[in-house]
Amino acid sequence: MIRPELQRPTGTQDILAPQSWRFEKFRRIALDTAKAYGFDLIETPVFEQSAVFLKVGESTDIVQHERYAFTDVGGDDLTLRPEGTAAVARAYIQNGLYNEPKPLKVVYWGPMFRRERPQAERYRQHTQFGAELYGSEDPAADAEIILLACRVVERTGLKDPDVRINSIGCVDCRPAYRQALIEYYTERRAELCQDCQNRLEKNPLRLLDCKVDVVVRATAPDLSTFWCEACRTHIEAVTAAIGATGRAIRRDPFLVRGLDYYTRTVFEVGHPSLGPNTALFGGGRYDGLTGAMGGPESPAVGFGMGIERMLSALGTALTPDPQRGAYVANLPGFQTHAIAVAESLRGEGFAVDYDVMGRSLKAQLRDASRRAAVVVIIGGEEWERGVVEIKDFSSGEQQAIGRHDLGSYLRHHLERDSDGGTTA
RNA sequence: GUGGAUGUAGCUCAGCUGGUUAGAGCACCAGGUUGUGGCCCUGGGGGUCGGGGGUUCAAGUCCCCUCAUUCACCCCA
Repeated sequence: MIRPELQRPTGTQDILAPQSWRFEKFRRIALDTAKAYGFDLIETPVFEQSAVFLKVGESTDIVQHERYAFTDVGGDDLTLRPEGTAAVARAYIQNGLYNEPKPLKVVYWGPMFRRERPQAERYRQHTQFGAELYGSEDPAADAEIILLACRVVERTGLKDPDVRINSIGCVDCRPAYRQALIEYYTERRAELCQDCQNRLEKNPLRLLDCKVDVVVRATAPDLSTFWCEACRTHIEAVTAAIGATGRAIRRDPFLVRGLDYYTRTVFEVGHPSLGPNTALFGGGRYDGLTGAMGGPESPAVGFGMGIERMLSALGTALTPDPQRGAYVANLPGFQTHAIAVAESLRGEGFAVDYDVMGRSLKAQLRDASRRAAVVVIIGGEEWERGVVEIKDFSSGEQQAIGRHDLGSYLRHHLERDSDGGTTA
């Protein structure tokens, strides 16, 4: 392979067709679904003042160690956003969205940046679709968020998502659990892997995440025995609401999440095709975030969904059919006429292509057979008579028709297609 | 940040124990009719064998370094 001097940065990708169209198709489904669920679209900058993310992630790796941070020429300390929630929370506060009728329901779509070592289904720039619901403490809000995500998963065609949920408690009950966990693990410190020994110091809840010390973990204190009454009824109500829609959801007692602004509900969704540690989407409740960021206290829930992973789990689903329109070929000297005809047909909404290489008719036809369903040949004495030859590649049949009848011919022989190269 | 694997044409790969001008398939371009595609035939373009250094009479083939990719851990979507 040629090694150009200029290569894309590590962990990034060039998304070429047809994958690029799959992204677009997914985006359309996601946003249409969100709209039908009463969510509005919000777009925030891809970079923020670094403080926006630093404030919310004291023990969060993606904030602490994986930031793409830079100082611009004016001396501002900025960070490429590693996740959507903090950025949306900032926008929520700054735009006074807490004064809007409650609840506030928004979705976002865009690239996220984390300087990790790339591996399967993990990139330094990836795309996330996410939703946030502000203003409600009710379990129905948690359910609404999870249901939206599930619906998008279903509508894009993904089968058998593994939906797991847990509650990490609240300020009232979590401290006691945390203490119990520390005591339990401290007694068994010698049995722990190096990572867990570090976790014990930094973020004890994550001890539950470990895949190595499963033996120690098996007899660790269970979160559910520490839930306060409010937390217990909350997660039970969320679970019941999801279950009532006929969707499978199971409690995962070891599920905790990396972003440390979560309270109560946390959830994560995986898929058999991706391996146990690769989440398709995940999220939870974060009632304290806006307050911690200096805004009014607003309960909130949200999720973030990794599009690359979704598309990967989807296999070949969402792959658009190749564009099958018309190709306008020209005989020598008739290129100008061909362009005019092509543009006219395009104006009627047909997918139309033509030669821009000045090629022979033979070469044009070869190209046309790859790109189009039918070819229209412009030129010769037919053109003088107001007639064009039109050939259908699938049947090989060719006929002469009046050039003003082209539109009606194509209407009967082509699917009209103006949605950017995709056909459902 | 840690560990493993891999790097030969656009793509998928061959190149035996180091030995003349580095190959195949696919893809691309052209020709095989003066105005007609798909199949077939012929021809063509395209590689400083990731880069640098070393060993050797001789290296794509051996050694070292480096870069990149990839997989796992960490962490996460």
